[in-house]
Amino acid sequence: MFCVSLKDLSSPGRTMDLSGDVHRSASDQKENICTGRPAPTRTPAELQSPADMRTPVKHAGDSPQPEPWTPTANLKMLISAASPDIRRMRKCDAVEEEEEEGEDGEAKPSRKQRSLGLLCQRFLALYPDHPQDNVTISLDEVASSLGVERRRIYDIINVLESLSMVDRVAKNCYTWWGRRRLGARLGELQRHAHQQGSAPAPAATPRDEEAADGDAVSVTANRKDKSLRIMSQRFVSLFLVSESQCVTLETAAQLLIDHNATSHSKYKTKVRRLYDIANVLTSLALIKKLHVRGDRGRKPAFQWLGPICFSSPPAVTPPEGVSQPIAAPSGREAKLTRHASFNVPPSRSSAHRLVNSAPCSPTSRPAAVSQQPLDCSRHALLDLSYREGVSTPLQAPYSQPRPHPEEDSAPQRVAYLPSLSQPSVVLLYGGQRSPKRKRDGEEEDENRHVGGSDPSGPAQPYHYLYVPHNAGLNSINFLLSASQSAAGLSLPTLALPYVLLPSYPVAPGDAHPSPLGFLSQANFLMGGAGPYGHPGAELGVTLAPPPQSKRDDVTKQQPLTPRTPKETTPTPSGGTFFQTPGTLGSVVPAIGRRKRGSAQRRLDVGHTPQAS
DNA sequence: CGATCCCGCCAAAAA
DNA sequence: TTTTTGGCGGGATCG
Repeated sequence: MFCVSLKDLSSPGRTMDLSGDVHRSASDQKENICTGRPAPTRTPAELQSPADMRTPVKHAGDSPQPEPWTPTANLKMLISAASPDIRRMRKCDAVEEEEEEGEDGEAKPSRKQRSLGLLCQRFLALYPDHPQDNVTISLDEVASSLGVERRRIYDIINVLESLSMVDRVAKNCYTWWGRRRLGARLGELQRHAHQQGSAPAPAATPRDEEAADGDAVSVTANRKDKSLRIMSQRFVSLFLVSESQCVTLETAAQLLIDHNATSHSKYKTKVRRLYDIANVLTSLALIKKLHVRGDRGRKPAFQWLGPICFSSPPAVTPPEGVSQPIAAPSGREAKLTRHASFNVPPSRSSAHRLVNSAPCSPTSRPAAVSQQPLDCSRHALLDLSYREGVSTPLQAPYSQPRPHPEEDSAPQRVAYLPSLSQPSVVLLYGGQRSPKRKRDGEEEDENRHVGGSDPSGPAQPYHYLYVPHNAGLNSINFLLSASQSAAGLSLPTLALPYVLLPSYPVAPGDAHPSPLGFLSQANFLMGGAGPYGHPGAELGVTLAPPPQSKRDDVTKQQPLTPRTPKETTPTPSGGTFFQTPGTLGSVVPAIGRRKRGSAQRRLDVGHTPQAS
């Protein structure tokens, strides 16, 4: 509720460097690492806990590890400075700690203390942000040193991998890159995201995705992809291409959901994952949580705190090249490591987006929107962003100002239809600033303010979102391209084929997405116009809801029968990235694949809101 | 009570 | 087969 934390967050001056670092307060800045912890390449030695504990068992409490909670106190402190959450928790901790030991002897630390975010902080504290040497980390080691079960480490590692902060070298062994490559990675993600917008091609993303996505798509996602990793990439990409860099949880979940995701439980699952990812990203100070006001009250959202402008990132390091140092399992691979370049903060200003700032500017207006019946806020849509422009980014003193162009700072919105059962198209348009703050959510609890003015421009690019089937926006199926032409408004000249449905155009029965079919592959992207610029402005949205549709959300999605999502509907659609075993309906024997199935079923039933 | 999200079961993938 | 990875969702906590 309180966004307090957020504020806090900002307050402590975080600064970021280009590389995306956000430093924690000076105090702990990278020192954290050094301080207590051993330096980089640490080996299990330090922990030296019983060698054989291979799999860090799950101890309920903590006994097993040498340094479970208590010892970490200092660490906590360090960390706490760093993250808002932590800071927030700190208070609690104090209290709790005592309790823990005092009374129960070893009561569990309290949920907060065991949170993934805190765990991630602790994890990060073990390694330098900008390692000079190659640092290899072993999961066992880390797990034991942090006193958690390995499963948790995977959660963290996966998102770190998505950010190229770590690379998997071998079983149980990862190379720690810290933030060295973060800037480049973010740049890649951003570019990729933009590209996808322009081109439907699925693919090739920066390596991770390649592997995952590309294959997934083509191969049809056989193996379980690391959806967490991919989801994380995509989640981050959302921020990188969004104007305001503010994404609601709901939006993100919708966007990341896969095809049949219509089910409520599926949605819930995604949300859970999103929380996991968000916690890690928060620990990295790349995002912060906040709430935006929505129709239905406040909605949780995340604000990107990391850099968004990358000076020709690519240039710096070809991702690929660098990317896989892995080769040498033997342990060393020192080479690539250093590139100070990343460390340097890119001049934000310079970096600024090259993109067309000008054109983008939002002059246009929301007119388009008007036609739209629903307003975004209310029904299913989610805003992608609300933040304004930013002129003042956050109150926080960034040392580095956010790069955004003053002008383009408009917020964007994306509309999302929760569960469309039909194919739909959503039009995003750019609006003016004025509108921007509009309704719903405009403001977040804390930061909001309006930004500056935007002069700008005129036309906003339009973006379209295409939703193939019932699914929501799923994986990447939607695309948004923007044409710059937007000026006009209603129908932009899009280069790509699209269909614009004003309101409920699509007939329920019919259509399947044929027309747009080809688009389906496109990945989503939002953003920019033309050359990928940011569009600048805010986007409004228009959408065509499915006929009968529900009013909104997710909840409603599975109206009728409470069946287990999995079993149901296999919509054979094609490629989602996200397919996970579970997802692929067909592939997997749907039926109770796990025992849990039944349980799950129960749950669904139970949950199904209206179902009964 | 809804939002969060920890926990750990268990299956897929890798060794 | 065994071990490693990691989907997934029940259900406990938190606010």
